[in-house]
Amino acid sequence: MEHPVQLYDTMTRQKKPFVPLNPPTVTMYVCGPTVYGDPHIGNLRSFTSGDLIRRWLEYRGYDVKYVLNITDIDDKTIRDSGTAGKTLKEFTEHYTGVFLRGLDMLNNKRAISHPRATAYVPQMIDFIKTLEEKGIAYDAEDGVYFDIDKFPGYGALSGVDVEKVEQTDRVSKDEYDKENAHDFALWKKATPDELERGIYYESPWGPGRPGWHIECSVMTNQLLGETIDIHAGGEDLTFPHHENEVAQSESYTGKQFVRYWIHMRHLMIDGGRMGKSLGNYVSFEDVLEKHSPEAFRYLYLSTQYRRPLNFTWSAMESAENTVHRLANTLDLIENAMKGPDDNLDFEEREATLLKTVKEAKTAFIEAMDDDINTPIALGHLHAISGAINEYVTGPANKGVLGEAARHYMELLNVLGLFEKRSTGGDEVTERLITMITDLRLEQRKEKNYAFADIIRNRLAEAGVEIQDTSEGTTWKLKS
RNA sequence: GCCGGGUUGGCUGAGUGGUUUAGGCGUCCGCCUGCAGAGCGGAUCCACGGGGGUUCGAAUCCCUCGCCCGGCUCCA
Repeated sequence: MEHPVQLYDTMTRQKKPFVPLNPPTVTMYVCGPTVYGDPHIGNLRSFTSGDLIRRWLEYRGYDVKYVLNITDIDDKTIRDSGTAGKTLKEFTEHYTGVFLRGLDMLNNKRAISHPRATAYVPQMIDFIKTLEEKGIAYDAEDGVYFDIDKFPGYGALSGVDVEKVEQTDRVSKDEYDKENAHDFALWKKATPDELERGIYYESPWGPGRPGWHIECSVMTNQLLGETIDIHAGGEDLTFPHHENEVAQSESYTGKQFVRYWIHMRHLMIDGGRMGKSLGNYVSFEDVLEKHSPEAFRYLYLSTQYRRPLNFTWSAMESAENTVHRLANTLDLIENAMKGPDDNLDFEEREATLLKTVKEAKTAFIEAMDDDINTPIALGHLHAISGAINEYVTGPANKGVLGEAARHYMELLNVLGLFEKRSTGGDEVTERLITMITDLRLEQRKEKNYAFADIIRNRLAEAGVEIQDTSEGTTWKLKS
C-alpha cells in the first residue's frame, strides 16, 4: 500500500515517511496518566493528539491497535491514597473513572486496551528476572536496578550524555544503593509503610512493586509485541522514562523497540508554565464550567501537536465561536435539505461549490499527511464551511449540497468534531416545538411582535433556540 | 551551567530566501431582518523579540544578546 503520511520521529530528529512494520496493521502505544488526581489539561492535550494521530492513520486505511495505559501504582498514588484514607485500589479506580470520562467528553476514541499496571505484575516480574539472568539487572538493598553500562545505546533517544551528567549528580548518587547514578529501579522493595498497608507483591527479591519504567515495556510487549510502530507521550517523558524503556525492552528482546517516537509539546498558560504553586492553574473542570468540550478540543486542534499551545481564556472564547460557526454550517445544510426542491440543475454555482470543496479536501489531506498539521487543515475546513454557507444563501440543489455535506462531515469526523451532535428531540418534543413556532409565526404575521418575542424568550429558557428565516422558522435544542 | 525546542498582528496561528507575510477569532462598515440571531459582501491602518552579518533580495540563512518552554532534579 501507499504510505503518504509523514511523521516526526524523536529518535532520528526528522520528519520521515510513516511505514509500519506489518501494514495495514499499526501498533501504537501512548503513555497514559498516573491516576492520583483530576485530569490535567496539558496531559489531556497529549492524549487528544494521540487520538488525532490514530484517527488520521485509520482514515488513511491503517488498522490501528491503540493502547493507552493507566499507571495505578507509584509513589504518588500510594502517598495520596494514604492521605485520603483509602485503599490504593479504591483511590486509583476513582481517578481512572474520572480520566476516562474526560477522554469521552473530549471525544477521544477508547483504546483497544487501557491496561492498568497492577494487572501485569507477574509479567513484569518475569521480565525483570530475565534481565537479571542476562546480567543486566542487579539486586541491591532497596530494589533491583538496571545497569545502564550494559546497554551501549543508552542516551540515543534523548541526547542525554550520561558521562557528563554524572559529575554533577554526586549528591543523589549517595542517597541510593545503586552502583551508578543513572541506574534506575526495575523493582522497588516494599517500605514498612507499604508492608503495613498491604501494598506489595511477592517476588524473587522479596515483597515490593514494579518500577515505573518497567510497566510500559512489559505492557507494550504483552499487548502489541516486541517491536511497535509508534510510541508516544508528553515531551517530559523523553528522558528518563522513554530512554529507560528502550534500554529495558531492547536488552530483553534484542530487537528494535519502537519505529517512531512521537513527543507532544506541553501546554502553556498566558505564555508561561502552568502550575498549582504558580497560582495560574486551570483545571479541566474550570474549562468545562465556561465552555463546551467541543470548543476545548478545537483549541487543541488549533495548534500542531509538536508546537507549544498557549492556553488563554480569549483563545478559548475564540475557539468557542469558531466551533459554533462550523456547527452552524451543519444547521444550514439541514435546513436547506428540508426546503423545497426548486433547484434540480447543475450550473455554475453548483460547479463552483463542488470544485471548492474538492480542492479544499485535497489540501486538508495533504496538511494532515504532513505530520498532522491541524492548523492548516482547519483553514481548509473553513473554506468548505464558507463555500457551503454561501451556496445555501440561494436555492439548493439537494444532490449537490448532499455531496458537499458528505465531504464536510467526513473531515469533521476525522478530527473528532460534532460526532455526538444532536439537534432534535424525540418525536413528541419535535411536534410540540413545531406547533409552538407555527403559532408564533401567526403572531408575527399579525405584527404582534411583543407576543412573538415572549414566546421566543420562553423557548430559549427551555433550551430551544429559534431562528427566523425567509423560509420560515427553524429551531434546535441547545447542547 | 549544559542539552533540546520556541519567539509572527488586539488574540490565536501558517509560512524557512523573491508575486499580496495564510486561515480563524475579534473589531468596523454594508446587505438581509419587525427586532434578535444566523448568513452573505467588504475593511482592519509599516505584525515577523533586540542588535549585527551574508545576499541584488531575509520572517526565512549565519553570529550575538534577551525572554519563554522542556530535560538534566519531585513536578504532565
